[in-house]
Amino acid sequence: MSHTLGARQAQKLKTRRALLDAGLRLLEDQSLSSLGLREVTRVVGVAPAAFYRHFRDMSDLGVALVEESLGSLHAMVRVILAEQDGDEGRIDATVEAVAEHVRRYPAHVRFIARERHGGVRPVREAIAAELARFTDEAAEAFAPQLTGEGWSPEDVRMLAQLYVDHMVMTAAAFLEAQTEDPGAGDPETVRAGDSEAVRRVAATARRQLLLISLGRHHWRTA
Amino acid sequence: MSHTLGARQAQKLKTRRALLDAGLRLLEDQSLSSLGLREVTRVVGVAPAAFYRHFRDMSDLGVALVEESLGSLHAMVRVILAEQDGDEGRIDATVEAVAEHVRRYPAHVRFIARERHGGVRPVREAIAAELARFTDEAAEAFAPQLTGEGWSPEDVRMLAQLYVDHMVMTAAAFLEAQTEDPGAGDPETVRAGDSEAVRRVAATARRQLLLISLGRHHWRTA
DNA sequence: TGTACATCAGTGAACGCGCGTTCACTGATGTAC
DNA sequence: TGTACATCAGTGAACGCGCGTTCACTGATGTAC
Repeated sequence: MSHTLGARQAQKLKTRRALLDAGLRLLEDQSLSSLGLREVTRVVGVAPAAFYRHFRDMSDLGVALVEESLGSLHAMVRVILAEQDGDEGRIDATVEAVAEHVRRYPAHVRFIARERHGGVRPVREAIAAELARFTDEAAEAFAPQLTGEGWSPEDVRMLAQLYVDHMVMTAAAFLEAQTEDPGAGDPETVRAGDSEAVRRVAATARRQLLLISLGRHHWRTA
Repeated sequence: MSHTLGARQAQKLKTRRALLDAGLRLLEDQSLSSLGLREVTRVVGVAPAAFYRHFRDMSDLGVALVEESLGSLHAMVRVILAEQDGDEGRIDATVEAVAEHVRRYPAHVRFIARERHGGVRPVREAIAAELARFTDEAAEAFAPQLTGEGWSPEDVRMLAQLYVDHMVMTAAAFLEAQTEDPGAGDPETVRAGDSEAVRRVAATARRQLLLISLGRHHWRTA
């Protein structure tokens, strides 16, 4: 039974999870470079020194959070890329998927937006590397069709990057809209009634994607 | 001679400048929420308590930096909007203006990118308000032509926002490319020889703008 | 199954340190006459 | 121009506090036989 974790290792993982969760929660109101080790352990209810059994320092914890946060986003991106509808349907599905993701993992999204250009280099680099992988994946997904239409690999990548950047931008905008909103309704479930601000962000994102889509269709044929 | 500053007020302004400059410099390697008051006064060479003669706290200094940083960007945006070339020329000029701005004020650009989603609310809000003004200005500049082509005001604004967001994104990308670059040549002057990374960012930004421009032309007529 | 020893996640006390803020002060600059 | 008083940018000492890190430790879990 090598797959059954011993009680010791299971407990260790539980504490690690608690540290990550506490960190993520505390990072909603501050940035990583000002988050204290004692602050995190205090929330979890362990001694400060226990922290070192799991992470070398806060930036190490930050990198672990990047993997978590972008892991969930990555799953979403793959779903979007698999969509095969026409332009309009694909765009609506994309925007709704982003909105849903922000509703479900607001802390993850905030963390990424905040630390993408934040003050902790290893974390910045981890985010950049992961986003570059997103771009690669998007480019790969577009390549078959676009190459057939005469696109160069560089142009395919440039388009993929525009989409990825736009997605991150849109996620940040959703988060802001959702946060400034009083926020009736429980946050765990899909909300039938988004706030006015959220709906405005969605509408803008959709039209921007539509415009980009138009540009894409006329790229080589124009 | 009411316009001549007294020696006292002149000295005060000089110290204030020194505090802002020291803050901006220190913020290249960390974010505002972890920047210490004593750190800043130490660099300037004044007693910690002197800080309070100029700012209530660090977030107050941060807001002052936002005004400075986006003030210089604002000037650049106005120049770009005044450009009247055709699509290609306008795009080249825009990208070059952004590149030049990043070369000249790298610390300003880094500060804005970092604190736009950073951990200090008043600073985030100041940045958001100023970027919204950029968008308004861009929308106003586009309105005459686009309205004539049948664009709704909402769509004009959606396009303006796409441009502003793209500009901020491009500036951050230039900064990153410029920073990872060894950086031969003095940073104060226009550099004839940008690094490979910088040239790649410029090329991508130009093609993205061209694609957006194509989408714009086919928005209503398609 | 039972026993003896090894492992190691978490403890709790201690450390030196730099932090933000306060306060009464100093002395150059400014103002009124 | 000279004098007497007011202003106020910057000082320097003091404070209490929470920080990150270290260390020898404890005791439950794991392992070997």
